[in-house]
Amino acid sequence: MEFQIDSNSSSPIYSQLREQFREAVARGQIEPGARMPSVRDLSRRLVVNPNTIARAYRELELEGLLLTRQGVGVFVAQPKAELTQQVREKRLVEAVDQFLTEAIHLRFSQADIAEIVAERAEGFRW
Amino acid sequence: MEFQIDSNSSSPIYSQLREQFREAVARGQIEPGARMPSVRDLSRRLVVNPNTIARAYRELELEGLLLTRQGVGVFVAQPKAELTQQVREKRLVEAVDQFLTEAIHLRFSQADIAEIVAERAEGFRW
Amino acid sequence: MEFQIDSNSSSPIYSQLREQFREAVARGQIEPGARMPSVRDLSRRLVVNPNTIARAYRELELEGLLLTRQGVGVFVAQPKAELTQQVREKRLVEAVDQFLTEAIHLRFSQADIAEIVAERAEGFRW
Amino acid sequence: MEFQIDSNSSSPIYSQLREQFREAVARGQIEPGARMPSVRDLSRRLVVNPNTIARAYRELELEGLLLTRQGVGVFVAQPKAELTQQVREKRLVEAVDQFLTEAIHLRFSQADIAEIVAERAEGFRW
DNA sequence: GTGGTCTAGACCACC
DNA sequence: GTGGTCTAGACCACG
Repeated sequence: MEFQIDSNSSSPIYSQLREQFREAVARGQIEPGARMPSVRDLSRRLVVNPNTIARAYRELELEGLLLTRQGVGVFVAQPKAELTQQVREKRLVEAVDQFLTEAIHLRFSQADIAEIVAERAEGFRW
Repeated sequence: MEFQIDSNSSSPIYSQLREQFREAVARGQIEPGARMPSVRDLSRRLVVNPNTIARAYRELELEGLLLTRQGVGVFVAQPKAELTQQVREKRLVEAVDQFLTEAIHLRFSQADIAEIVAERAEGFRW
Repeated sequence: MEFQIDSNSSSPIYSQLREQFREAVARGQIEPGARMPSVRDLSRRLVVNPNTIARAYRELELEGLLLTRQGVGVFVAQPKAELTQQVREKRLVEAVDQFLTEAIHLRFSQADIAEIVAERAEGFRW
Repeated sequence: MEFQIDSNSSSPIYSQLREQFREAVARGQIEPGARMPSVRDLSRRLVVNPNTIARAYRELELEGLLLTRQGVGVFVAQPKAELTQQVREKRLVEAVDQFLTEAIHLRFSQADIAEIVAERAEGFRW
C-alpha cells in the first residue's frame, strides 16, 4: 500500500501511518495475509526514522491488525473479533457522538449527515 | 456543566475539557450567554492547575465558543459561522471517514451504522 | 527572522511576537516551509521564558500561519483561506475605520492618506 | 453621543468607550465645546461601573480630547496639534502598516484596498 | 535534540 | 472578586 506522510499535519508520523493502515483495511484495499514492506525498506522509501515505522507496526500488531513472523516479515493479520459486544457498542457510540459533535459545529443538518454517511460508506468494505 | 477528567486518557486535560464543552454545546445542554464556572473555582473542583483551565477556556475562545469579559467572568458565546463551504465540507468528510473506519473495525454493518447515527442524533440539537 | 521585544509596550510579549510575525509574512519576508528558530533558542536569545515563546507559536499555529512537527521543529505554513467572504469584509472594514480614525486624529488629509497607503503598500507582498 | 457596549468584545469596556469617542470625533459627529454626560449619568445609562466611565474620560482627557471643568462638567476639547511632524508620521506609518498587514492576511488585493479606503473615508470628517 | 503538558506561584488589569 | 501574563522548573512524547 501507499503511505502518504502529511508534514502539514499536527498528528505524529507513527500515528498517521497507523491511521492510514486502519483506513485502508476498512476500505478493503489490503488483503489479510499480504506482506508488508520491511521496516527498513519503508523507512527508506518514506524518508522516516526506522524507529517511527517500527512504532506504527508495533501498535498495529498490538491492535491485532498486523502479525510479525520473526525472521520472515510482517503480514496483514486475519481479522478476528476479540471484543465483547458491550465494548464494541461503547466504542461505536463514542465514535458516533464525536462525529455528530463535529458535524453540528460545522452547521450541517441531520439530512446532510444521513446523506454524507451513505455517500462515503460506498468507499468502504462492508 | 459537569466536567469529567479521565487521568488515564492520553489526551491532555485541557483538550478533554475542550472536547466535553464542544459536545455539550452540540447537545444543546449549554445556552449562549450562560456563565461558565470561574477559572479558580473549576480549578479547585477538578484539582487541576488554574493555568490548565485557563488554557482550555482560551482555546475555546479562539474557536469562538466562549467569550471572556475581563474582571467579570467567562461566558458561552453566540454561535456564528465563519468558515467557507469548502473547508466545512472537507472537515465533514474527514470526520465521516474516520467514523466509518472505526465502525468497520468494530464489525458493524452498514445498516447498523445508519441506525445508530439516527438514534444518537436524537440527543443532539439540530 | 529578527524579533524585537519592547518591554515598555503594554501589549504582552507573546502578542508582540505574533504581530511581528504576521507583518513579516505580509511583507513576504518569510517563505512558507522555512524553519523557525526553536522555542529554546529564541527563548535564550530574547531572554524570555520558553512558555511565552511557545504560546506565541501555538497561537500562530491555531491561526494557520505556523505548523509544528513534533520532535522536529516549527515551520512556516502554506497560506490558506478559510474565512467566508462576509467575515473577511467585516474585518477589513473594521481595520480601515480604525486606521482612518487614527489618521484624522493625527491631522492628515485625505490626499495624504491615499499617498501613504500607496507608498507603504510597496513594502508588502500582494 | 450614543455609546454601544459590545459585551461580545474582548476589549475592556473603558477601552471600547474611548475608541468609540475617538471615532465619533473623527467622523465629525461630535462638536468641540459640546457637553458630555456626567460620569454618574452615563454610568447609569450604560449599566457600567462609574469607575469604568471615569477611566475612559480620564484617558481621553490625557489625550487632549476631553476637558473637565471642576464642578461644571466634562466637555469636548478644541482640537490642537501638539505632536511634532516626526511623531505624527511615525504613528501614521505604524497605523498604515498594521492595516496593510491585516488586509493582506484577509487576502484583499491592492486595488481592493485603495477602493475601500476611498469608500470608507467618505464617512469621516476631513 | 525538538516541542507539549502541567504545576506552583507571583504580579497585573479590570470591574 | 474576576481573568491575563510571565516565570521557573519538572516530566513526557517524538524522531
